[in-house]
Amino acid sequence: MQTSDNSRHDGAGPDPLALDVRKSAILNAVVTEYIGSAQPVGSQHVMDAPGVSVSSATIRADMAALERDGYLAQPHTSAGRIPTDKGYRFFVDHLGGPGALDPVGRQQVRQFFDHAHGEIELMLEKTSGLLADLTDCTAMVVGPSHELATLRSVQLVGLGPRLALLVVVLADGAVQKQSIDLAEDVDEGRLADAARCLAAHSLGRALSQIDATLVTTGDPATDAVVSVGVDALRHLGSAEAGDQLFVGGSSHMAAAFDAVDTVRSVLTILEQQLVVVTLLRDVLDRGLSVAIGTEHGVEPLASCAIVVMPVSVDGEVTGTIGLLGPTRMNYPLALAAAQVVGNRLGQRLSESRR
Amino acid sequence: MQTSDNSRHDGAGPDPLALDVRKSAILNAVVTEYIGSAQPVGSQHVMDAPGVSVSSATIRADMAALERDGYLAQPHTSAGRIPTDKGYRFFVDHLGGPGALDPVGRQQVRQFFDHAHGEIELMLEKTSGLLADLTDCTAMVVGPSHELATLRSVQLVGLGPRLALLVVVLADGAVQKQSIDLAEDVDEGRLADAARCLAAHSLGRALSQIDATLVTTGDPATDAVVSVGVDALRHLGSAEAGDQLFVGGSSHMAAAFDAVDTVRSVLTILEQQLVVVTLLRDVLDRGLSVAIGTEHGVEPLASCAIVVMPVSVDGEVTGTIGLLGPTRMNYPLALAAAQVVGNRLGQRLSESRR
DNA sequence: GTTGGCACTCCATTCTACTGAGTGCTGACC
DNA sequence: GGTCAGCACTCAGTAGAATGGAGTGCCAAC
Repeated sequence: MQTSDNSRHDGAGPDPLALDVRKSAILNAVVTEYIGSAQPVGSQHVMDAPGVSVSSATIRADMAALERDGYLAQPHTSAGRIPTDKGYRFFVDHLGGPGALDPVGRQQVRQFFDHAHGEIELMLEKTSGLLADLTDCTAMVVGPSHELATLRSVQLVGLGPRLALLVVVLADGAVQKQSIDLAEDVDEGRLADAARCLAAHSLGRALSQIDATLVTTGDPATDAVVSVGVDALRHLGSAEAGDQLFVGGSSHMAAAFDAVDTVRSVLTILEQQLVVVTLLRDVLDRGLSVAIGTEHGVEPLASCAIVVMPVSVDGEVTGTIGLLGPTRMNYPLALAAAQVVGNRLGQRLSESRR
Repeated sequence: MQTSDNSRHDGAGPDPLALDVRKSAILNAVVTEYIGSAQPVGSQHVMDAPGVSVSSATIRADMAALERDGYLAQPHTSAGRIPTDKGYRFFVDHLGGPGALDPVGRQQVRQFFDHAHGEIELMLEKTSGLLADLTDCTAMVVGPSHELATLRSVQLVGLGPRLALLVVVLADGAVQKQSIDLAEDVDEGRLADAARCLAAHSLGRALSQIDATLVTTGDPATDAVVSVGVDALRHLGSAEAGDQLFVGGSSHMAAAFDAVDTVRSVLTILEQQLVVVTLLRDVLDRGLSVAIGTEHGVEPLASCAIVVMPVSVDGEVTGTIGLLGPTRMNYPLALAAAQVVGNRLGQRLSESRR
């Protein structure tokens, strides 16, 4: 855990390497408390926290300093403090500890993956449900792209006079299809010929490795079919066709906010698959595992935080899992859950690939 | 429109055939107004409504009667009236008129289906989005069951030493898969043999027509594979594997209620595919096209209404579309939208079947 | 049967006062 | 110089009282 490398992208405070130890403890206490209670935290409460053994007056002085430096904010005078995005960021980067699933959760994960079987889509969907249950967040699972999986079967099935279906089976068990419009009527025999030719051209290779070199069978009409077939294959290999998004536990967003407007705007975002997938990829590309508040660019999610975790299949990062919650989400838990589930999912997918 | 046959399942009022014409007009006005404003409607406002040309005092008397008969309710004395479930029911059955999409909406539908193409799942998903947009409700689309589509292709693809994938292509373009655990190692040749045998046994029939009769190839090891293959086919044909649910516009539920708890519980229901599918089927089976409030048995949805519409493919009812909104949803619009979209979707699917 | 008039109800809003959690400051202490 | 107790102050939240107004039910008259 502890993504100790990222952050430090804003040169705001005069402190490149953080807070003195007591201020850290106080910030830690405020964040932890606020995550639990969703109520502004006063100096009185912080006194009880471990690692802080000074009077409330001293704590107040430190909290004022933390506010000056942008780690804390006050909803109004005479209220307690709540963490700012910067405060959460520091918490995630330097405090908060590794975090771990409770035994029940760990048991749940183990059980899930022991019994997980069947089609990959179903498993990914259920994984999103599992993650959501574990963390009380909304979980997003982007299926591994199949660019690297090798082709195990290529088939052309005629559906209508000029309509055929290209059906591809990949080594990881994914089945993809693409309907093909044919320029002229093609009978079953010719389709079969074309399919055989396509198979010879592509079997054992990954979808992304299919090149556009001409393949000829000697028969021009069959060649035409093969040609559109190759195009279809390459289309399947392209990114746009691949990403499947599974969202689980969106109801948790309704529990996280009490402003119904916020809920609506967050749900609206979640309905836009492309936005979500892009968002996750973006955060990952920037080397972050957590994006808090406005750190990701999506305004409607300004009061949310995102935890992302890559899913590696055979050492290659292909899938992504993400957790979406309010900025006052339980980061250590979310990170732990995402990591555990991400790892196990990756293992699982690696196994079924070979 | 106008499902003038259902209802009359509770013998509450002494009126088997309803309200005198003015009371109907008043009820109509109250419902219409309340759907628009979400505010209790007073006698003063009803005066302006068409078909009602009496004084507010008379209207008050009628409204009192309507309340006595259970069509209206009063949040408190000295407030206006709001419709009860029974009031909505009467509105839907006898008032409200046919309802129609506005030109913009109709244009949207036309454009959608003119440009709809590609894989069926994608189309259904987008259809749910369309419906949600048109009606400001949450749309549910249950994909047509493939029980009736005939098999066009059956294939077995080896994925691992004892793992194979059964891939089935149906005449409607659906591709289904089912992983198969084999008792012992089976080489590609034997898989191909078994697949050929399965094909001979099942091609041209519908999934639901696959019977369990023994098929023999002469080779016991191959027969074993065929046997699990037949089981897998029959499993695909069974209801449990078939229903795909697409939910669109769940964010509209957050806009419909201002109690965040309600939103959460509704979303929780929507996450349970099985519950939703069962609910829709249930309402449809009871011959209703609208289920209001507690008419369906799902308590968390007591403040919601559901509009369902069957989707007929080649005259056979196979799919379902549903709209979920608050009980004060715009029924005429929802019914119109569901009918138009349902029809066009059915047509579309029928076309691509042959 | 319908209507205008009238007394009544009660939610919603506003205002006030009050409480209490929490702060910032200051002067004393170690 | 950092720490701490004490104190004055602030201000959201709550409760209670007053007000306004939308709406009702009833009744006598048409």
